[in-house]
Order: sequence, then C-alpha cells, then structure tokens
Amino acid sequence: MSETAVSFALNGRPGISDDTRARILNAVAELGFTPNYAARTLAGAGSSTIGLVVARAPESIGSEAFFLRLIAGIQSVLSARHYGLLFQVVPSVEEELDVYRRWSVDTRVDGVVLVDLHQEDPRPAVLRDLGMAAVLVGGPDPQGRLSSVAIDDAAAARLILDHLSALGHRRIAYVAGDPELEHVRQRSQAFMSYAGDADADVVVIPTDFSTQAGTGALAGQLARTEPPTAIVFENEVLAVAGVGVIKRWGLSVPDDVAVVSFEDSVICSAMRPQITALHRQTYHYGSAVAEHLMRQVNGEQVASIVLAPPVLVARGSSDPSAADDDGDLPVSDLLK
Amino acid sequence: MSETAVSFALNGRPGISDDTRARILNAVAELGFTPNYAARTLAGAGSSTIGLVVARAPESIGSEAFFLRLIAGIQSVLSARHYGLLFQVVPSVEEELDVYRRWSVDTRVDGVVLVDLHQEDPRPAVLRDLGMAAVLVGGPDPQGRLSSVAIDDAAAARLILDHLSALGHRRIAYVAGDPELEHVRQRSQAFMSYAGDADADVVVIPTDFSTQAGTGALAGQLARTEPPTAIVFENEVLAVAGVGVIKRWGLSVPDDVAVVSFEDSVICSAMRPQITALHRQTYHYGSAVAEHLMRQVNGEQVASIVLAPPVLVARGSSDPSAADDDGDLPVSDLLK
DNA sequence: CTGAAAGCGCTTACAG
DNA sequence: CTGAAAGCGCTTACAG
Repeated sequence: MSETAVSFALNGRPGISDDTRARILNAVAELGFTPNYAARTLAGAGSSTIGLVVARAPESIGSEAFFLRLIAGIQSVLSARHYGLLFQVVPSVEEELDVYRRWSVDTRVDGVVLVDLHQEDPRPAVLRDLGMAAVLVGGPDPQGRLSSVAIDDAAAARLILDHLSALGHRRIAYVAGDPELEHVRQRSQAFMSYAGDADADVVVIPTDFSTQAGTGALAGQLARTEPPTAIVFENEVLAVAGVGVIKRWGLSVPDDVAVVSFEDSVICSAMRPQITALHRQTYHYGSAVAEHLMRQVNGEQVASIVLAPPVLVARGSSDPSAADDDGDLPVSDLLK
Repeated sequence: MSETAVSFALNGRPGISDDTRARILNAVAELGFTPNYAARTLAGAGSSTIGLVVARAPESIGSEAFFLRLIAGIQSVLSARHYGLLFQVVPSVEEELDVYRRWSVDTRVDGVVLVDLHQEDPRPAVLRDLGMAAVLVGGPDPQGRLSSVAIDDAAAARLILDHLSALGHRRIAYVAGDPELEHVRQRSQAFMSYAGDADADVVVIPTDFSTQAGTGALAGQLARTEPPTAIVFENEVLAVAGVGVIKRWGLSVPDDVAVVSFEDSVICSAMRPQITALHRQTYHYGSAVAEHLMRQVNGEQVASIVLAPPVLVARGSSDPSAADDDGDLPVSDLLK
C-alpha cells in the first residue's frame, strides 16, 4: 500500500477504490494506528479538537452543573471520533475573543461551541470573520450569522405558565436573570405576552443572578398589597433562596406562594418541599450540539435546530398534591 | 537574528547572551508573535497543553461547582503561559486510562491533572509508566508515585470537630461519601481518632454520595435511642437533603440537631437556616495545582505540598448565635 | 492505484 | 552568535 492510498482512505478522499479503502481501514483498525494529530494539524488537515470558552464573571455564577453535563454530552460524540475538547474559563468576553483569535492563527481547533449569547454580542461576527466553524448553544442568533441548537425558551416558559394557570394562579412574578442574555429575553417576552393573552397579572424582575438581587426582588413582590401567588425563578439557587425568604415572611410554600424553577438540579429534590422545576435533558442537548458542529466541520451547511421543550417536573413547591417522593427524579435521570 | 537564536530565546535554552535574549523577547512581544503550536509539538518541544480527565459515574454526582472553580484557577496560570486545557469527561476509570494512553502516543499534552484518587487506583502507575508529568489533586499518593497538591483533610475534619465540640456536642455522626476515595478515608480516620481522643460518640456512615443513601443513613441515626446532636455531611447536597429529613422528623436545626457540610456553595447561604460549611479556596487551589504541574513540565522535581486547611464558615445550622446574614459569604468570595 | 517529493513551521545538533 | 540542514509525521498535488 502506498502512503498516499492510506492517507486517502483515512481522510475519506476520492481516488481510491472502495475495496482498497475497506482493506486499508481494516488494517488500520487492527493495528490500532492513529495518525499523529500534530502532524495532521501542521499539514493542514484539521486539529481534531473542538473549543469551548466560558466567560463568566464571579457574579453571574449560576448552575454550573449545566456545563459539566453539557460537556459530558458533547464528549459522547467527540470521543467516538477521537476529537478532544479544549476548554477555557475566562473572566470576560474580551478575553474570550482573544482566545478565538489565538486558536485561529494556530489552527488549534476545528470549531467552537458558543454559549451565553447576549444582546449586541460581538462574538458571532468575530467568529464569522475568522472563518471558524461554530455552533451557538441556545440561540437562534437574531442576526442569523451562526447556526444554532436551541431549546425553545418561549415554549418552556409557557409550560410553567400553563402549570400555574391550571393550579388557579393569576398573579405571577418571574425573578429573571440578566436581561442581556438572549434566553432570558425570550423567557421574559413569553411571560409578558401570556399576561396579555390570559389577562393575568404578570411581573418580570431582572436580576444579575445574585441571591442578593433575587431575594431583594422577591421581598419587593411580597410587600405588595396584592402579592403574587406564584413566583418563578431563573435557576435553582435563586429558587432555594426565594423559599427561605417566603418562609421568613411568614408565608407557606406552596399554600400561600407557589415556587417554580427554570432549572432543575439535585438540590430541587433534596429540598423540602421539593421544588418544581423545568428539566432540560442537558446531556442530550450536548450531544446534539456536538453533532451539529461536527457536520459543519465536515463542510456541511447545517440549518439551526430547535430541540423539544424541557419537561416540567411538578413537585411540592407548587403542587400540593405532589407527594414529595414522587417528584424525586433519580440522580441518574438528571444526568441524561 | 538567526532562526536558531530566536528559537533559543523563546525556549529559554543556553548558548545565547542575556542581552540578545532580551532583545529577541522584546521584538517577539511587540510583534505579537506566537510560535505555531502544532509545529512545536511535531518538533518535539511539547504541546503547550495540559490534560484533565474526570471519570464520574452518574451516581457520584456531587459538587460540580468545585470543578469549574478548580479549572478557572488552573487556567489563571495556564493562560498566562499560553497553555491550553484539554478537558475530558468519561464514564469510567478504564476509559480515563485509554485517554491517557492516546494522549501519550500523540504527545497531545505535556502533563495531566489527576483528581479523585481512590484505593488501589491504577492511574498513578499507568501515568508513571507512560512517563507523563502529572500532579495529583488531593493526595498524597500513599505509595508516593505521583507528586501532589493536597488540602489537609484531617485538619479540615478537626476544624469541624472543634467547632462542634465548642458548642457542646458529644454525639456526632458523619454522613460520608464513598470510602474508596482517598480524601473520604482521611476524613473518616480523623473522625475516628477524635472519638478516641475526646471520648466522644462518633459514627461514620459511608454512602455512595446519593441523597437516597444519605437520607437513609441519617434516618438510621435519628432513630437511635440517643441520636446524635450533630451531623456532618460530605457535601452541600447531602446537607440540604439532611436538613429536610431532620425537619420532617420533627426536630429543629440547630436546636435539636446541628448540621455542618464539608463543602461550601451558594446553596449553603441561600438556605434557611444557612448551613455551616468548610470553605476551600478552590480557585487558589487550582492555581497552586497548575503551578506545581508547570514546574514538573519544565523538568523540575517537585515535592508534594499540603495547602493550608480550609476556613470554617459558621452559620445558623450549627451556631444559634450566628445571625443568618452574617454567614452570608459574598458570591465573589466563593469564587476565589 | 503507486512512488517520489514538497511542504506545513518549528527545534536542534553541527560546523563555522 | 550565525547559517545551512535534517527531521518531526503527516497531506497532497504531480507524473507515472
């Protein structure tokens, strides 16, 4: 076998018969040969690496569990193809852009996963200009510059609103996250348009994700002459803090105030009462993202996709009839 | 300037005057030149990449926040040296070993960070045989095969025990994690030797980290004729679940039963009562780990180090005098 | 399909 | 210190 033939077989290039290709691939599998990735990269054949940068300021700490699960899902796809994941945590979006620029000149990654899209986000344009393959987690990009894999946040919000509506709630507050984030904006919008449709009293209060801001916003709501009977929180940390505030206010969960979280976590079922939460299948989300990106890396033009909305797990914090242990989602399910 | 001189300057090799070296480094900095990493790797000069593999079965999900903070700390050191972090989440230790073997033949990383050391752990020996630079997070390796950066878990345990002792507790239970893990073993040992020294009634109950096992173990303790007056939990998730069980048992926290967690998290200060917890400076831990590893990568022989024990943040779950808000560690501090 | 060859961008002995 | 050169292990036109 010539060097050329082997290289063609390995890289799926034409100019070689199917039979020869099969024989080569067999031999390669048998010998356990893997081409040296540095040599491949230097020769311009891609780095077999995907990049993921998370720019998080200390304040906006939220559900980190989300990232580990997302990464696990991404790698279920990458590992099978012998791809690695280069992972960076940086303090700001500016440094995130620097990372992309360096990766680009070094051809260190074949593509990147983009998270936390926000208003006026400079990243899609930069990635475009750099010519990097990229997939947006949680778009879609309003300007359509990047292909995305998103969860339908509006549908997710309606799931919560329907649940609360069925339980008879008419005054609802949403303690939201940073409205700069695209998914927060979408959720807020869904809440407001529900208010119009259902003629309900809906309040959306943006926060910076801190429990300080969250509990402050909540206290403001409870102090109203006609306080809301249901509070929806952006994530489980805010929800836990919220339950504490409600109880100290002398009110009962769920009898006086129902509580729902946009994010599930073991904490939600560990608490008493357990907290009703939207459950995203983050692991599957991750693998969908990775598959989407791999297609782009292989030169396909891939359309944005919207995944099915998450599942609402009704528990004691909103549904008095939900026996605590019924809402106890097994830990193994939470990882899926 | 000759190609050789530049290369020597960049790689800190001798055979070049200090003056020339300085001039070259200046020019390089000014031009923003960074050597192509793939070419470096192929030429045998290291990959400018560090690897971190986390093997976690779905059941042993615990404080994922720990990993993100550890990684952020690691990267505060790596980024400054233009090093990348290759991060893998795999389902089992066997697959973790496969990753190391592949990385080794591909010279994909210059060194690795090892976490979750357990009994009869095959990884130190494999890494040794592969000749990979490695640093152990949370050792020391009982057999001394790998250099480690550890938190003094015995001292950490004593910190908790002293706190409880000062509050008058004589019957203490420790709802532990998987005793296969080295740090769990060390903590348990510290509890048992305290029992002997202080003639106290101490029980250590191993679990698989699941809230099911944790609440089961706790219920067993509360059912004793002389139940413990203080319960120490391996992490914040178990602690939160434990508080729920104690309350449903008709007991009060902290009046009837004091609660302490070995791991801090925003959740601990979001809960009411807030949960007393050991606070590791995980971010700094990460940077210490990375510096230790970088020295090894540079060929130094580095001795294992033990970091100062964590700080105990006394809150309402154990200390009735701790006003709730006093124990409220700012989120920004939690990230440090 | 084969074979010989250039090239990717570095590092590193080697002779000056 | 310089300069010319080999080599790292691939990919990829190119002529057969």
